[in-house]
Amino acid sequence: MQRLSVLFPTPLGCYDYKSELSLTHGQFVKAPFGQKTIVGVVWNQDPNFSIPENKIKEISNIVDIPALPQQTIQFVNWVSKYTLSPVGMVLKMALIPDPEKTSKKPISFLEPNPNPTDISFSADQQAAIQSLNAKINNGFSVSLLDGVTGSGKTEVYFESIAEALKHSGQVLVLLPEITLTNSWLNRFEKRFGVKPAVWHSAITQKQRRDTWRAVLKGEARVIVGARSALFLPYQKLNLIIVDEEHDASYKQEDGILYQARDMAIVRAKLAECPIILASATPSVETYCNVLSGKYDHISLPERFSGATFPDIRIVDMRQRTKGEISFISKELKETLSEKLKDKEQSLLFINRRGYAPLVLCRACGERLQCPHCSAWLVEHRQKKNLQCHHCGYTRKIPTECPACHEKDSLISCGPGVERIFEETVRLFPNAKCEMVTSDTLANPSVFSELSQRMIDGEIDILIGTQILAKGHNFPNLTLVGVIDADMGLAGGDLRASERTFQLLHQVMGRAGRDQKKGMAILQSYNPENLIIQALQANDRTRFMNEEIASRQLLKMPPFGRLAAIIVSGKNQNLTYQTALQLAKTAPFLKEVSVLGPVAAPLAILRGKYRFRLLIKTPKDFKLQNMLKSWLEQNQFPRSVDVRLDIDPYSFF
DNA sequence: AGCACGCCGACT
DNA sequence: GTCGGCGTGCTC
Repeated sequence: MQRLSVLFPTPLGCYDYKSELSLTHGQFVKAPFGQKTIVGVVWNQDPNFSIPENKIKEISNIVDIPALPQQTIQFVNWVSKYTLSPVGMVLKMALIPDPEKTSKKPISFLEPNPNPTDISFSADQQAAIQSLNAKINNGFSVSLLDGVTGSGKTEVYFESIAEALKHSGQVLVLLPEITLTNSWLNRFEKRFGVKPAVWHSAITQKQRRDTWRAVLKGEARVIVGARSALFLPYQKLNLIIVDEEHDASYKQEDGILYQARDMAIVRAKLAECPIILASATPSVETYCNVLSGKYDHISLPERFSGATFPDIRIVDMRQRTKGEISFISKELKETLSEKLKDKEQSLLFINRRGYAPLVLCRACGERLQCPHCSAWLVEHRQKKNLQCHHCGYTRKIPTECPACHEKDSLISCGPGVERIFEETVRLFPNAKCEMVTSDTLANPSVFSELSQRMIDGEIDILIGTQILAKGHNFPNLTLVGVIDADMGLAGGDLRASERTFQLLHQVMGRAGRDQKKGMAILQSYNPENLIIQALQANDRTRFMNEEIASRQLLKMPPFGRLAAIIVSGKNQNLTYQTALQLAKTAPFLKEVSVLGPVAAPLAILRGKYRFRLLIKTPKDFKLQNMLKSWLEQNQFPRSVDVRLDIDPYSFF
């Protein structure tokens, strides 16, 4: 009877079992665990002989599916070590529930055809294709495919996919917003003749099962998905593409906290295959790696169709005459009228869902707050309710103030997309206006339907949130109006400038495709701001250089390392005491600074009190080792949750 | 995590 | 009287 380690998809480590079967690492097995028999994976770890023989149970049986590939095992171990999260929970991300169950009629994944039909490329595109294709089947490499909206990045990396498909192995494409993938999928099908395998949170159970198994068997050749697709059990990865690599949604913010773009690079290294990061506005981290020569830089400088970046006008909202209460400035209103007259389309962008971000009582000053979070309730007039955007709490809009019971005293403060829509309709009663937010887009088909109506000219003014920043291109859209260009800067966190620059750049890029010159109008209360200035000058390098200089000065990432410890629990005092105890036992090292604990900006979330510590170290510091030994010194009450966020992106 | 056991509060 | 809340212990 051999003894071996089995890992289960639980927060626990490996457990030892005995078996007469000859088993290899990665094999799926069923084993008795507690009251039940569950599926686990034979792990590449030595058994622990200090566990007495009489406690060791026997493996029930082998699960008849291909073993988890060695690279997946290595990847799971690596992510666990890096994020300091239990290896079993990382394994859970690589599995599906009941992996042994089969579908009655599984989906078959057809081979994409790499041979081109009739595609023509610009000289820039051809050069990019050539340098990227040289990397296929040539070991690990990282390339930044850098090109503005409309420069034809997708077509370029499609050729890399085609080249990779000529060899054996699989291709993974990560996309940030999967609800907007419809047009991407159509383009893929047009180029390769078949649909790729798709992986994201909204697919059905059956799709999930069939796709997972097809990946494990190596039958699915091209997989496109959200960040979770990174953990699929690939047999052999030949190429990874991370589209919109700068996008903040690559950072997972619940469960296991990880940055999928960074982990994708690790995954490529394990697979010894190339990885392509594509963006029009690369992240500071990626850009620094390009400057230092770690990553290759492949540029697509021109807009493919010859169109240029829109002209930009800034409206200084401080200069407005007193009594002007409209959210749409005179300048923006006039330009919208011109566009309507010229039969061209416009887009108004405001990155805020709902009607108003805050409701207050004019009689007593009461502000309506979420009962579970320290956040204001957002008024949603369309749905006739108030919502907490952090925990999902909703209530009807009250007719009287809940504090002083004054009737009809509640007033809506500040603009949300619904309010801008309302104002637009009032200003232009004869225009065809339409609103798009994540609330109105229940499924992807609604978006493609809307895109079609936009292309058919059935909409004059489109009003929407972030959801409009990416996705389909509208040839007759020549004006983009940004209602509040400063909004993203409010939090003032590490990446606020970067995010705002990227978002505004992306949304302004919607204006002026094809031959028509586009225009963007930015309404700002802070027009001297570097971001606004750099956007107006269409000078990305200037923004990047200043942002890099400031990060360098403050030794912030990528010139230093950050980690956050978030301590949360229902008992405020116990939670705070735990955070305090943590701070007291912090290692006393002069190169490490430990800040906090402080109440998190979102001090109560889902009924739990939250405190934060921030740890800052030099770039080359062994952050994980230090954190691990620090936390191991402490014992925490079970009702208090202590979690680590390595390389944090959000600071609430 | 997930599950069982065990101990106190408020209702069919 | 029981249903069920969550604190605690345990899983090779």
